[in-house]
Amino acid sequence: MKQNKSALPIPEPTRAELEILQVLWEFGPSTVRFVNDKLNEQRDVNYTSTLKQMQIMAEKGILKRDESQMKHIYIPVDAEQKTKDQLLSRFVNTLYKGSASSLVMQVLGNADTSKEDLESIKELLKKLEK
Amino acid sequence: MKQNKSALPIPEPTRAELEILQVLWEFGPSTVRFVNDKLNEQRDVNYTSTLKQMQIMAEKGILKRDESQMKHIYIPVDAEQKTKDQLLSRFVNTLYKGSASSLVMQVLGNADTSKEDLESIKELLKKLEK
DNA sequence: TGTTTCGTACGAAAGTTATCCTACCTTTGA
DNA sequence: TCAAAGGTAGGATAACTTTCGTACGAAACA
Repeated sequence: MKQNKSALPIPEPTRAELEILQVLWEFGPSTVRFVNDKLNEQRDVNYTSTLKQMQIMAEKGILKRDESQMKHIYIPVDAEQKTKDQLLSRFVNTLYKGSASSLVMQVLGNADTSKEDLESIKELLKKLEK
Repeated sequence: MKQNKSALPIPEPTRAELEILQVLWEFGPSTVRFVNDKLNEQRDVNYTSTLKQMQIMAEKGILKRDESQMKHIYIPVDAEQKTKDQLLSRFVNTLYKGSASSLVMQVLGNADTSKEDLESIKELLKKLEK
């Protein structure tokens, strides 16, 4: 069953875009200056690079912005949860053939998963039982 | 705490590379022809494109190849599980601040997660209780 | 008021990814 | 045996991503 034989679906935030979204999700609508400062807590990046990225994201429709002030305020168009849902779906489809249980199974067996996390997950499932 | 201030870590299979790995994981060591045929069951892709990709992957050390025959046989260097572990870790770190339980929580609440999957996960956790 | 600081806009450039054309070699079989 | 089929190698290219230099306007303030 051949479908979508033309091109790969690529409606996905790039790596740099995701970094910016993280900041906006955590701290809410922000200026470029603020976002850039946050990014620079983790890696070197020029102010104008961040500016350009956020401008492009606005063009793409990933961000909207309030230009009423000189310092523009950028806001994610889609909610954090919605974007993460999309990314998660893609991830599960790509790596686990769409089987969420396969993914969870791997999480449980993953060495990087802490005991605290495992406990949390068990708690979570117990509650789900109800 | 600033660390790795220079560049982004990018030791990650690209989208096209992942497609190829999927085939090799599922069917074992294969020729370019075989992989390309499989890819073409889902989308149009030229033989030489697949060839080039796999050559690059071999250069990068993602694949190794057996050149003893004219039709080279390509084999993933890392096991499927290892690669998926790395991708999963990155995914969790990037989107869920490293909290695996957050990820699982979202999986459970995700609309795309089927009831069958939810049942499987519950079963899984029951077994883990033991 | 003029200079410094801080902001946006624009464009160039470099790096990466993905694709495919062309050349050329080996095998196959009519 | 020689033409066709099928293989690899390498380079060109286009699109995308990421980064940053330069220009210039607004605001702050000495």
